[in-house]
Amino acid sequence: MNSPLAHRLRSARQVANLTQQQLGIRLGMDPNTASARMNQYEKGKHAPDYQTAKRMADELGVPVAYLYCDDDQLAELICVIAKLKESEKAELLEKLR
Amino acid sequence: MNSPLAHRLRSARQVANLTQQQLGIRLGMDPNTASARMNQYEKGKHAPDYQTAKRMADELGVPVAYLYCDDDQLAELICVIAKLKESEKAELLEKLR
DNA sequence: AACAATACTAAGTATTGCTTAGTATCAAAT
DNA sequence: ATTTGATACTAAGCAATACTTAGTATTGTT
Repeated sequence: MNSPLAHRLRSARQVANLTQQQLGIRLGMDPNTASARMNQYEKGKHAPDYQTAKRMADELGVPVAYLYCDDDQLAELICVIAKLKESEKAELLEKLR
Repeated sequence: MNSPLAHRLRSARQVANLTQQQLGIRLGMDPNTASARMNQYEKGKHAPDYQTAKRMADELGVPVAYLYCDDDQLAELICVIAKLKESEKAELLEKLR
């Protein structure tokens, strides 16, 4: 089992309409290395540390847990639920248990 | 921002009523190093690679995304939702959008 | 075809995790 | 109160992995 981060990252970056380098720079990477690093993450060659993954998620408007979610259906739900208000999430949690 | 994995791991391990070493051994680690490694993960000293985190999650009965979730409310929802049937998840997703 | 922009990669260096070899802490038994 | 065993924890060196460098490959545009 290899990390779902690569595919989720690519998908979210494309939705945001950014190049690999652009995204890397926005995350605070050196412009000279941003392209190579981001590509290595997207191709699954290397894995970013958590702090970097969190910044990616914030920049791309998805919950960081989404990047690590191996189940497509749950991944979708994570994105949708994250957009709810706190009270709505509390309500949903109540209803589910 | 440091990784939520440490705290989520401890919490899930304690619910499962396992020692750090016991859990490490179940994940396939060398019994001589299982204790040290698991402790380093739980104290946030080091981060496991994804494959190890996935095995932890499977063994502890939580979705792997839960270990990386930085929002407590969303983390709870992830655990509860993961227990639903596929059809129920599909239904929930429909309703939310 | 030529060019620019974007994506991608090998290999060396820098950084981080894993192993080793312990110490610290806590609970139970004597 | 002390010993014992179980569990938790840690420093430091070694092994493995990520980051940087210096490019090549691909794609789209004129």
